[in-house]
Amino acid sequence: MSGEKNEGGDRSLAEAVADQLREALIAGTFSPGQKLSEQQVAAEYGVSRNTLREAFRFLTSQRLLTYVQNRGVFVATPDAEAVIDIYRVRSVIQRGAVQMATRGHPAFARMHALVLQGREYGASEDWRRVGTINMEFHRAMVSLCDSPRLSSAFDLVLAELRLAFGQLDEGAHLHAPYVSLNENLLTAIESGNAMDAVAELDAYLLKSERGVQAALQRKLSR
Amino acid sequence: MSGEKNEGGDRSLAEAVADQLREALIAGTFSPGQKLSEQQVAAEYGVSRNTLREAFRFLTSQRLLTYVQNRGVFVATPDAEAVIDIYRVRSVIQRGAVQMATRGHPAFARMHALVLQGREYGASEDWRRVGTINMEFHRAMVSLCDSPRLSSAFDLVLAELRLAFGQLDEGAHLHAPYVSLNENLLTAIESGNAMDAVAELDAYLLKSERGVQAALQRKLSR
DNA sequence: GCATATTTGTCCGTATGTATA
DNA sequence: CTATACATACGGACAAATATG
Repeated sequence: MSGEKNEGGDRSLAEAVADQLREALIAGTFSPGQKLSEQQVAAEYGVSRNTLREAFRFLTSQRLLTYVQNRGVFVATPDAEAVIDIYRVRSVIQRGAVQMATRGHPAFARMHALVLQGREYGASEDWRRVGTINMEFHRAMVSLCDSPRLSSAFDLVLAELRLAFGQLDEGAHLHAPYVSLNENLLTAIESGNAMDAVAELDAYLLKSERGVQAALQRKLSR
Repeated sequence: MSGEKNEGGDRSLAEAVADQLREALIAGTFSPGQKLSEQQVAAEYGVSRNTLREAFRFLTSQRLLTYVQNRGVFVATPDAEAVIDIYRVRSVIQRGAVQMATRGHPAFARMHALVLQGREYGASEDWRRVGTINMEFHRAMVSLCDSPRLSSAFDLVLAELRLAFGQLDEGAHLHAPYVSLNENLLTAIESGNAMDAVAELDAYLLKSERGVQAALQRKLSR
């Protein structure tokens, strides 16, 4: 008995559709730059164009879709410049997180659990889940700030980054080598030595960004 | 021929309405927590309910309006907790900005010009303009990062803060004492000594936040 | 607690302008 | 250049939820 409409629960239909569309976008269901026809997508999700347009507005403000006047919406295609900018934001926000970290914060427990899970999934070579765990680890790190606004800003760039991953063929196993880096990062933060933690963070981000940029180049030159 | 509709230019009508509404919200036209009726506001702006709802979605995602299921939208009322969070975000982002600042960046010229303008308006006791200049100064500071995403994240919390200002009776002259602080901050950043600059930034933010919180308390206890 | 009026949530039909084949 | 397709925006309609007396 799969509910066809409003499976989201008590959210508005527009938000539910936006959530479903976001998942589809991140999963790489659509090709980058693809045009999303209002009529077609509305029919596909069984909602009216008005409702769909509300959902489109939502996703556009999150940079997952791009609006072109009188032409409609298109799947965003993060390019090299976008990736640079995303990692610039990550650097600023996550540096703030490691410096603001307080001993005994509940987020540490979650980060430890995620490191363990990441190792497990890594052992079974389930790279998709490893990627998800990796994202969650860094979200937990930002939650050290106890700042809803900082967390949602971080979620924004992370969603955009996941969109980029979804558009890369082998996006999932890009996360593979970073499981142990996260572990080092976690111990550095918990040690309380801010300098070490920032250095470890910079190393992670630099390596991660290089991996993404390289994959992006491989895709473009093909 | 003066275009009667879409005076905003080439943006969509929903975005134009959202911009107008944002200005009205920031100017304190509505009372905090006030309910915005779809019918009423749509009639007031001469747009259909569907178009207005798109604009509402936009402003809701910017935290200027609050959505309540089946009850409609209300003017957001930033409370003490929100102000704390906003300044936490400012601290993280602006620390990033002063540390990322590179010598000779064009933003410095703009910041100098804004300091001068601020002094002028301060001399003529035009506190409203002083407030605007102050905001622009800090936006220019963040633009030192050359990061569109960081700038738009900053714009978001700044808009929310301006909404809070608009809801305070004497919001405008809250900015008065900070003209000279901005000047000190600017010279500290340009000196290249990151430690000094961060210290100066912290001093500014602490003082500014205290001013806002105090005004907020005065308003609540009245 | 109930009946009624209001408002939101959603959809449809349609007219107009814009871009593209 | 014309024609087609589509986005834009409007107004009306109705069910469901909420507020009001």
